[in-house]
Amino acid sequence: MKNSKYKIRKGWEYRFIYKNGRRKSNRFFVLYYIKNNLGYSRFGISASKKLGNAVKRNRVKRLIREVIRLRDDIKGMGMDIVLVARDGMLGIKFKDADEAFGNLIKHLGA
RNA sequence: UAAGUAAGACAGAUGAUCGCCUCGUCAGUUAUGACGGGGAGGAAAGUCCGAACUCCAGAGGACAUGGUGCUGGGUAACGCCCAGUGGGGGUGACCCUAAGGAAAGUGCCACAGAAAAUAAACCGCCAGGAAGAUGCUAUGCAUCUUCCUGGUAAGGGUGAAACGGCGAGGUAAGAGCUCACCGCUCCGUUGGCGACAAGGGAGGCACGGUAAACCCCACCAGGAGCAAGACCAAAUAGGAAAACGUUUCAGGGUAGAAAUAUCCUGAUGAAGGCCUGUCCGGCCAAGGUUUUCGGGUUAGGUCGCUUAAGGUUCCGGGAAACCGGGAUCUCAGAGGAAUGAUCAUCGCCCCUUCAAGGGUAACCUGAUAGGGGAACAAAACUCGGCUUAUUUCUUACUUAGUCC
RNA sequence: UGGGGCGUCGACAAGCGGUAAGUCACGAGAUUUUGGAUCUCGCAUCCGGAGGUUCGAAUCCUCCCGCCCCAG
Repeated sequence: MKNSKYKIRKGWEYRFIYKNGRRKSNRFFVLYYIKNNLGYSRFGISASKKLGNAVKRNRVKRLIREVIRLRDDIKGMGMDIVLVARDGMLGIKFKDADEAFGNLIKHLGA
């Protein structure tokens, strides 16, 4: 139960963020973000059917979760963030994903 | 050594650090924390079959629709499995097999071919007759050509397929016309639970193919599906169930003095709804009154939800699938969905390097070091199968080559 | 999760046991000074894939692959 409040779960929440949020991207993923008023950040991960079968999609989602887990700075920002995986994520290592995510969120605080 | 066939096993291991899901215990008003247990597969996949479970519908019958289709067994059940029979393939180990009925009926069989199914007769073959030509030993005979009548189905040619095959006899030419062998049909015998097999006798050729064409026969199927369904909660809204009662008209009967009440028949309402394919057959009744208090909806919650046709192991029965009994274990149950990340060591495979060994040589084996790689694939109610994807290995067997 | 449908040339498509229609596009030629328009000719041979039934399969059967739609 303790993690469920950090998750974005409902379809209309995703649609709201896609429509009203800002967007950044590189070849590994697309990042949508918008300020919320909760005092903590919430995350959603999307891996579409284009990426491959269930095993590949799960692998990608786990990598993204691990990347987020190890970055405490972003959790206190008070943002709703959706990460959409692109097919560049297939077959990469944790280090590359972490580096790419770091570059993407570098200037997010402002 | 190479190629192959059949069974079976595995799905890298261990440790450290940081995390995820869930259950139990304890602490806590909650949020949560601590400790302990558990946490994807052989296919979890495709969703192609079969069940369990749940709700709906059930008087009954007939038809339709769909499925299955050699025999015997196994199973909760199956289109699955085991064993066998027939047929087919392979040198072989072995594999494949939708394998009932074409003498119940209907349809189809393009092109080619004379003819594609009650047989028929194009080129032919043979006999008789007529006409003509030629020759000769000349009122005739022989040969050839054309026509007519008849007998044939051997041969030719077409086709995927041509009304038994092949050989001999027989004949004017031929023909199961006769005979042997094979095939076919019928009737006994023996073996087998049976599919069927073996062998015998008789008949005398009759019966083309196609049923994954319609169909016939035998057997099996009610429908939907865990988002099934059950309960709780709040808000909104005013509905739901039961009982009473129940359209109009015409004719007739009964009670009554009559008004009227009630019953029957027909039409109308009614070309309705329900009986979850259709029909027969059956059932129901709008509005209204009375009584009762529930019913529906929902990005809510709980249950269903994992102790089961269960796993492991031992014994017994059976040729096997499988069955019976004993012991023992509890082993994911979740929100759009939890198993990951980093590092180390060992093991496996590949490439490069090269100490050393073998060989006349090409080359082969390979300590060490470095680098790279490790398949297919994620539970969504649960089981039994099938199908498809896919890594590494073991055992047995077959064929071929070489050596002893 | 359950149910239903479709794959035929580059595009749209007909054919549903007997030689794979047609339109547009494309290529070649004719016509024209050139282009367009017009005319003639050509263009599937692996009918999504693999097996099977049949003498013969795009068509019938089985299993896969891809795409689309519907219910909640």
